Amino acid sequence: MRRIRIPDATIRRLPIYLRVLRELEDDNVAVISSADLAIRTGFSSEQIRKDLAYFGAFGVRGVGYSVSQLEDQLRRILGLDKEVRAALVGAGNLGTALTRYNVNRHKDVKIIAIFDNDPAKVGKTIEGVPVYSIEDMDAVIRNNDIKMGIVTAPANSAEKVAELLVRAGVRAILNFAPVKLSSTDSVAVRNIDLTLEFESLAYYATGEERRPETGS
Amino acid sequence: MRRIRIPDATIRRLPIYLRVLRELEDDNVAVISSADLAIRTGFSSEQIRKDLAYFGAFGVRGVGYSVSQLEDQLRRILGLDKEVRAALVGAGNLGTALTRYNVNRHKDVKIIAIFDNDPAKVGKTIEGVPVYSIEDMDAVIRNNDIKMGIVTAPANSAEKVAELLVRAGVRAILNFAPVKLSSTDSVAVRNIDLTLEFESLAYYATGEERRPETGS
DNA sequence: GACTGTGAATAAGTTCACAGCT
DNA sequence: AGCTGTGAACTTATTCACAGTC
Repeated sequence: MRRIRIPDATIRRLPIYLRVLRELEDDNVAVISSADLAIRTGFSSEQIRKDLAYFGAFGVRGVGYSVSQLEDQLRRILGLDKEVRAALVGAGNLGTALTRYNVNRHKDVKIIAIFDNDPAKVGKTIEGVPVYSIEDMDAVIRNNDIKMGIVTAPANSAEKVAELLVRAGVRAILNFAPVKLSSTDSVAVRNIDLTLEFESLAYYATGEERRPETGS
Repeated sequence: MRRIRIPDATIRRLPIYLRVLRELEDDNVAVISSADLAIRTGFSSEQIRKDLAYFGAFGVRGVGYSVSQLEDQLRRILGLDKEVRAALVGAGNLGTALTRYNVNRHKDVKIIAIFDNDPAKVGKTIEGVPVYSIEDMDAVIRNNDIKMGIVTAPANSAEKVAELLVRAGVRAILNFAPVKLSSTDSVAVRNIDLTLEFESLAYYATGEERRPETGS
């Protein structure tokens, strides 16, 4: 039961399961049932079983899932068993905040290079991460085996930046520019458009209507 | 053809249509067809017509949609015809970056108050926005008719903060804390969990599989 | 002739319900 | 007895296809 193209909705839930498993590990819980995971994640137990079953039969019938084994499997599936290296393009306010956020928290995905046009920033570091010229992007990304790009450049250059990232070998892009970038065969794109979030939430803030249940 | 509960997926597309309409207005385009909107937004023309039809018959058969009229309608539907006021809780790096971002761009949704626990920050301003003590939340939110909350507090206090916001009368929350907050009858919640975005994208960055097409 | 508005068909994702191990 | 893995039923969202209007 492999190779059916796994729904993105499933992929998005995996890190949530992983987060709960890490908490359980800290609490020295050895085995967990899908029903208990359901309580802790807010998803249904069937959903959790179905999600996990896409990747193999990790559970034991009548018992449940081994916390440490399932955690290992999820990290492997997500590619987090090795360090994932990322580059950020656009050292403005948001880019700086994201870098600081990343340096202080994540160990899994690590920003190890920043690119910016501004000659005043190139050659400096932000939170210990070196800032390079856009011109050096191809070399830096290839030499450091960077597979993820984070776009915090202005709207008008986002498209061009994304193209450069792809050309340099990046396979996934997290785009914060207010422009919709699309996934292709060679790159997966996720857009986080804050203006859109604010404006669509305004609908619920002001109107009578109610209730999305939106994940991230 | 009203009152069927409009899908959140539709609500999320409205600001995208609005953005394109604003560009068209700047270019002095008076009328636009759903087919042209489709090209400019990346959604299908049927989807666009269906989305708009939820709210009424705004178009003219054989002609298209009036750019300025449709823009007005969308702003009204989203509640952006009046200024939407928001409060941000948690004046850390991300909170500061979002405030700066907001002050410099949006006119529609405006952060007019910041709340934080740290006595060193209370009484100061960030980008001209006053920082208040959490204790004053209820009064400040009610007195200023604030209807949206932005949570950039740490994970362990996010839930509590959200509850305070709701109690003070906030109707929509944009949550950046790495905790899933849920919508209820009295509040619409949208979660932006950056850790989850990074970790789920790692799947596409490292694996063979491909292609989400995710909006924000 | 061109383009909207919409019921019907399809696709995608979730929940149900139960057979199958341990 | 308990809990997983999964086909079948259902629900939700998107695409098709066309009648209706200008």
